[in-house]
Amino acid sequence: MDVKIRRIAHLDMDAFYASVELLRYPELRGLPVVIGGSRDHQPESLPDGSRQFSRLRDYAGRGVITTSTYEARALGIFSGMGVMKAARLAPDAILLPVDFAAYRHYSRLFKAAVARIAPRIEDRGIDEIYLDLTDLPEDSAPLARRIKNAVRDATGLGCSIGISPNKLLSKICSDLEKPDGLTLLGPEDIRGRIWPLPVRKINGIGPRAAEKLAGLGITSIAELADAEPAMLQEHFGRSYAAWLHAAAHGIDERPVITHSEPRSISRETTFERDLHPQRDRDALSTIFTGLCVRVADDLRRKGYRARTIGIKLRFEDFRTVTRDLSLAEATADAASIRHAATECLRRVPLKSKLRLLGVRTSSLTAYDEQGANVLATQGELPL
DNA sequence: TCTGGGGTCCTAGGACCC
DNA sequence: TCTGGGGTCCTAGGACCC
Repeated sequence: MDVKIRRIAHLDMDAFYASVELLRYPELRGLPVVIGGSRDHQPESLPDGSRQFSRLRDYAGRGVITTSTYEARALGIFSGMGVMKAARLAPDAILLPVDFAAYRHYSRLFKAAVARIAPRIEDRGIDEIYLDLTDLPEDSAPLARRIKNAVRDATGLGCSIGISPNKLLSKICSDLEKPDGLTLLGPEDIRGRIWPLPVRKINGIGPRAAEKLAGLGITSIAELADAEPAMLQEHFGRSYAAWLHAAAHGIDERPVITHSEPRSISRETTFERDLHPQRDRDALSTIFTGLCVRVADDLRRKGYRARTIGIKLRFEDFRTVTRDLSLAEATADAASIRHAATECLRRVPLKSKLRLLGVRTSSLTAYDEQGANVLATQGELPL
């Protein structure tokens, strides 16, 4: 059978949150700037019209870096790093709070701009997308340049694009020439451009798998491609081992998914200080109710009801437990959610202080405004 | 001075049904 | 009384991603 070689793009916005902040505060361009933290550290407007920004060294408390400018990354600061640790590396870096409303606004703008050129889009979160370009007539390089120009015209922001026969390779190569990158990659380039990279560059190999592979003497994708399938199977199980082998050889048949329904909707919060289950009972109860109300609002706003309600607790030692409970009927009512979540809470022995509390809903069903069942999102779909 | 918040998918055991 | 296998649902935990 004749199989058409696909043409898949991965588009990733360059330092997205930080770049949106630089649109708002152009005077910070060229400086190390980090976005993150949990407390308020809004820039202050001074009488002379200039702005006073917080520095990393002024920060005290919990929270992690969400994004940083390339200047901050050069100082060793990366996403996920604790703000306090980052402050030791770069005390003078500018610290800004996250502003999701602004990022969502620019996210919609860039996706709409891309969709006018390449409508087959898979949403991968706020700052990246996959595109299926297979059926477009234009050559890849001019097409990609046109998409990048459209994104810049619509938002003032830069992005990087990788184009290859599948999602796996495109995701890897969109990162190769960041920022403002454009990388085309064919099967003949796998050996030269993909194999020298560390295994961690493969989307789906995280810190745990990378560590385990390193223990087996495998650090590069070339070494993974060379590894005996039987040996991989012994250490990683049949299905993950098969996937590792295929990924290392650049094989990936996953389609670009242009529509999907959410599987779960949740809210969680980490406290500013650890809370004691008994002594801080009132504070915990207020937070708990607040989470249930927010989840219920989210469900209604997005048009879903949930049949499974769950909780998530994180203790001071970072141990995490979850409990959930399936109801007879789906609900989007805050009181019903709180009732079910309380039942879940009863099943957890509370012996140490808590640092996080979360409420999660799943087994979602779509509803329209009248409350009529539109389409069950789990179980059999009408075909 | 560790470690956010929102998700997805997978595994695995037990219940329960046929 | 003992012996099945298959399928689905429920629950808990964990890896991973943005």
